[in-house]
Amino acid sequence: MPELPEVETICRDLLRLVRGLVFEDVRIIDRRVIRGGSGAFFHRSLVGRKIVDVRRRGKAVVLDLGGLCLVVQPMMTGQLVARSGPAEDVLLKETKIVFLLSKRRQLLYNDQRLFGRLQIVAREEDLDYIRQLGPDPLDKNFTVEVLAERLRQRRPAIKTVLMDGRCIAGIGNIYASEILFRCGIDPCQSAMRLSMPQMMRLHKAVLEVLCEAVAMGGTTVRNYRSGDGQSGQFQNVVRVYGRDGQPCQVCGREIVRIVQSQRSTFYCSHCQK
DNA sequence: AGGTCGACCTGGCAGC
DNA sequence: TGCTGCCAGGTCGACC
Repeated sequence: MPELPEVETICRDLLRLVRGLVFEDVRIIDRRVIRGGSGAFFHRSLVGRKIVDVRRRGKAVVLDLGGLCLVVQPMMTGQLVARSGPAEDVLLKETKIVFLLSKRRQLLYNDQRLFGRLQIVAREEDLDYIRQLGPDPLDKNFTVEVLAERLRQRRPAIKTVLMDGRCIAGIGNIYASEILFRCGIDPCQSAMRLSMPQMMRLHKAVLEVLCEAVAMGGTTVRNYRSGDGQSGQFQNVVRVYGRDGQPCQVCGREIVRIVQSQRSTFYCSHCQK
């Protein structure tokens, strides 16, 4: 599910909706989404704690509780949705955890496929996933030189490398295809063989695509919801993702789907070389 | 060490 | 209608 723009949208919503609130109770409906400790430990760690900050690390949401962090990785189908009103109204089949907050608010963790994970850690860097993350594309230090340095040693296809969070944080399957279409680069080209002009176009496309997607509240393919329960809008402007068989908006030739590293890639073989 | 592949899960949809 | 197989936004551990 959520890639960088979706998780960024969730974090901005949660910052607005739940910062400063206190966990009053936690109802664990399916404990399989909890990692790194028992349900009792999870419950005990949270109750009484205040949410002092919400931030994104790669594709993870970090709820900073002051000396403790609740790290949520929604993976493919996880949702973190804040709401207010009676808690009994809202239980969906996919609701796995209900966080009861002060001021009669709740935070729901919904997850159809149970791929997502929630973990309590002292510091977010305690998680391997976060410690190993590459530079974040929305960080001001993410320059074309940084990108070139990250890609220079990587032999696999650029599409595969873009999706590796240890190389660059936050880019997943939808945006990898969209970014490569935007800068006209063949997804099968080896990352280490990109020319400097290609590298500059790629850097520009990464920023453009991700910023546009954030501005549109992310992409909803089927499950994604923002922190206030809304769908994203970027799916209405994708140019290649999921459009195999349709004409390329630039040259009119057919968009094709191929499989790289067991994931679908969509591209225009005429525009991307 | 870097790279590839299945496993983790549920549900929607196309095709028969 | 109902079955089967394929597909889905991510990550990780086991292997080569």
